[in-house]
Amino acid sequence: MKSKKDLFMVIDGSSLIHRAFYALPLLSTKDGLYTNGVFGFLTMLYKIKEDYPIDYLCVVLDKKGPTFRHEAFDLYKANRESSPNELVLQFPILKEVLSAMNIVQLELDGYEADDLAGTLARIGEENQLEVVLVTGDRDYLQLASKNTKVLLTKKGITELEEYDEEKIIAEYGIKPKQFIDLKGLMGDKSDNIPGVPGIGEKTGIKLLKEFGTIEGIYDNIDKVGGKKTKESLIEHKNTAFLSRKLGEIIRNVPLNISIDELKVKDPNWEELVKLYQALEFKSLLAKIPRDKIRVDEDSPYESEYKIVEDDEYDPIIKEIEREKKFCFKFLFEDNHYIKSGILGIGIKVGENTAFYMDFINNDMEKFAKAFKGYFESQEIEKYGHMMKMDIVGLLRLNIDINNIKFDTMIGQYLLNPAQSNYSINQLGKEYLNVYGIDEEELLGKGKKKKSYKDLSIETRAQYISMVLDLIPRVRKPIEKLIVEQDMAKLYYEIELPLVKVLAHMEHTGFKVDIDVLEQLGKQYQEEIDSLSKDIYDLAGGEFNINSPKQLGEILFEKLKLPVIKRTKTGYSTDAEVLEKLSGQHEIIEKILKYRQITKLKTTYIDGLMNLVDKETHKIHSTFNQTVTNTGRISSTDPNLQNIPIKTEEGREIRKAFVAQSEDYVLLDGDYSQIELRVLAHISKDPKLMEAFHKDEDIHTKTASQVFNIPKEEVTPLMRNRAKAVNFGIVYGISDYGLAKDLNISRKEAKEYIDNYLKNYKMVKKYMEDIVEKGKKQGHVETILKRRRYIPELKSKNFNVRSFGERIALNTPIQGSAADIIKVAMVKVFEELNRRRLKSKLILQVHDELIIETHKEEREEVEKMMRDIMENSIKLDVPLKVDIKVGDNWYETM
DNA sequence: GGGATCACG
DNA sequence: ACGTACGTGATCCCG
Repeated sequence: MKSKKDLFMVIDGSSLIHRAFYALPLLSTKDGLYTNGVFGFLTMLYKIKEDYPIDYLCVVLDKKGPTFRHEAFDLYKANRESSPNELVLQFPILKEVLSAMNIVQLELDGYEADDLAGTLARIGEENQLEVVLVTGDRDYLQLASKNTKVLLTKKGITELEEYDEEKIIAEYGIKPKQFIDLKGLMGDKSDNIPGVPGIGEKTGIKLLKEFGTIEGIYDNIDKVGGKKTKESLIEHKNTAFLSRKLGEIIRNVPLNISIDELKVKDPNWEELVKLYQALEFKSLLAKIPRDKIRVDEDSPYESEYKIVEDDEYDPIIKEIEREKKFCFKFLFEDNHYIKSGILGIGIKVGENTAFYMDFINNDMEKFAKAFKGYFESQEIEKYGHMMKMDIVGLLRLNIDINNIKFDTMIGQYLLNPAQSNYSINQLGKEYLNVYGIDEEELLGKGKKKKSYKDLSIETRAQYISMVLDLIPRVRKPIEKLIVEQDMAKLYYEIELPLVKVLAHMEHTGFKVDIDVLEQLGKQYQEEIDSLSKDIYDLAGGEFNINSPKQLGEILFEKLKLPVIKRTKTGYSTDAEVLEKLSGQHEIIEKILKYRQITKLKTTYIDGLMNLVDKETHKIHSTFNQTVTNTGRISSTDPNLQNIPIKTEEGREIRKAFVAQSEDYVLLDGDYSQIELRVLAHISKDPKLMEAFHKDEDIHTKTASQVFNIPKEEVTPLMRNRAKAVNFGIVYGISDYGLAKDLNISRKEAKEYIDNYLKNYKMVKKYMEDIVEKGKKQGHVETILKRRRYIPELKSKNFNVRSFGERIALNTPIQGSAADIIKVAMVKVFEELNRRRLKSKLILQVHDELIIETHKEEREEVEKMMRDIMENSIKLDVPLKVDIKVGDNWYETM
């Protein structure tokens, strides 16, 4: 005989993860996977394990879908907001972790977690166990008994309070079972259980102390004191009994489980370690016993591959001809795939063994010749991951790919544009729980980063075969989610075709006139030298003007200029501050000018020169399709989307961007006011729509509204201010921000905004509605249903929440504009191809497209360009495009 | 490697 | 009362 009973712990997983989710800030892994609920749950679990010697353990969970309570009362939980997506996404993770811990999880259709807990508690008692129920839900108190305690979360995630029968009686004056009756009387707002109106906790407890049960109350209804209470009880008798039924936890759920199955087992340490690593739970990893962490030494990913030598391509071609589809991946010497050496290529047909061809053992020309037809075929389907680089690789072999069926990276981007790591290995972890070879592990990072060139052919083949094996496997869940989230059209008709468009743009490049750059560079340098000298003279000594720290010391300590603003690290010396100081000292203007010119020299002259191809004089930017949260594309190495235009000195740089030869010119088409037009469309604001239908000057119109004067009387200053208001509206305006931008008082800024919203009433409504919608759904969407999740909207922190509200406003606008131009890009590209024109799309700058066009085609292409851009997506207002022509980018203005 | 600054839409 | 504009990328300094 044991002297002490064994302990049986039942944990309400659904309740605890909810509690943890709201108690902790929205943690996520570096890849954007939310983890705070799971982390909090585990923290609680470890705490409980420390405090209690657990012998039997089980986690119970809610099951989606209706329960008998919904059948009994169709308004049950009707007012309950569905859990935010950021939390819902964590349930599968929790389940995985529990599995790895070898903890039994129970869930059952038609029952809630507390019903399972109630039933388990009964079973535990019948088996002579001491039962402890862990939850954040006070309703569990009704389950307490001589042998069952309830462990309630108090506040935060580490404070728990134990309730046994005695403590409950002492605290509330009623027995646990009477909590069921109490619920019948007072109802439960959160579950939409009505109860008897007018009776709350106090009255309810008083009645139950006196009469014991609800039956007892009604048997003695005449003795009930308080006229109102009595009347309400009589009137709502049925409700009282119904509410009690709804509030009672079921204790005889048909569970097919014996207590022995719930004995605590050792975790699957290996799985658990992997999961903690993937979830970046460093503190939890530290809790795992040292001897259980086995560093899995180079366990290669298991997938079959064959290394092809001596141009033996027939077996591959046979498979391709049979299956009519394949997956492929290039390997380059380094990331600059537009120029760097091609090392090899892997091809995998269906589930067959992957082939790896290294161009040490094979001839690239022969390869290209053998496979060109299959890559270009419209019938044979191609799959890949990050296919833009592979498409560029093919273009370099003079192969123009067709029939691209799926790019898993692009798919994942649509599912979560906030993610930072889209590597195939990352997707393998997320969707398949497969931990393959990470590119970063393979090559290292930073300065010591190796090239694939430095790896053995065997290792290259191994890596490529893993990639090719993962692609079709992660494609399935990604595709399913895209379809479920109504993004199939966006994916297949816009994003996927765009991959090829961008690849061509990168491959084609933009011709640069090096002489212009060099000439400008000289000019800038002379100016920099002269400015430096002046600055040193005025400062009374040499220092590093580029160092904000040193500059701050000169300005605010040596020259004793007033400090306008501080940064985390010291004095702020940004342009805004300097402009406020200008006039107080000669040096200020010199510094502003110095800053401007050095920026131009270092970033645009030197930076650009480094990236110009020495032979072709072309510059090949990389266009990133999976970077922005809103759906825009971005440009790097170099960034061609921020070439100067606002100042004349900077604008000169555009003279260096030229058409490829004298037979060509640049066509530059840009959307006029695309974001405000999108706003008009989304908000359906009549005044805004009218302005665009009549093709009015939108800033002048806004000025006349904001300042309440006829349009003829709008001054340039007023128009300028109205322009800032229009920008502000699109960004999620605040009086503070507008005041700062216009250098006016906050009060005045507020008046502008109020006037604006008074006139554009539907815009105001849009602003309110979209925030509400974002909060409810957890995300907002663009015209083409592109999503952005906004967990910030639920933050308790004012700043974070306000930020969430602004992105809720801005994202549908900026993102829909991105949708529009992407559609135009795909159509322009396809139309140029269809008509077999020489002209090529070479650049996109958010609301602007540049086509390098052959002079003979200019008229045709210009017409086509306007037609496609203006009709890309039909809005309730017209889209307007301005097209300029020039021999260089400076002239197209 | 992060912060400050500044180029663009 | 809270402290702010939305979205990017490149360069420099400095710990």
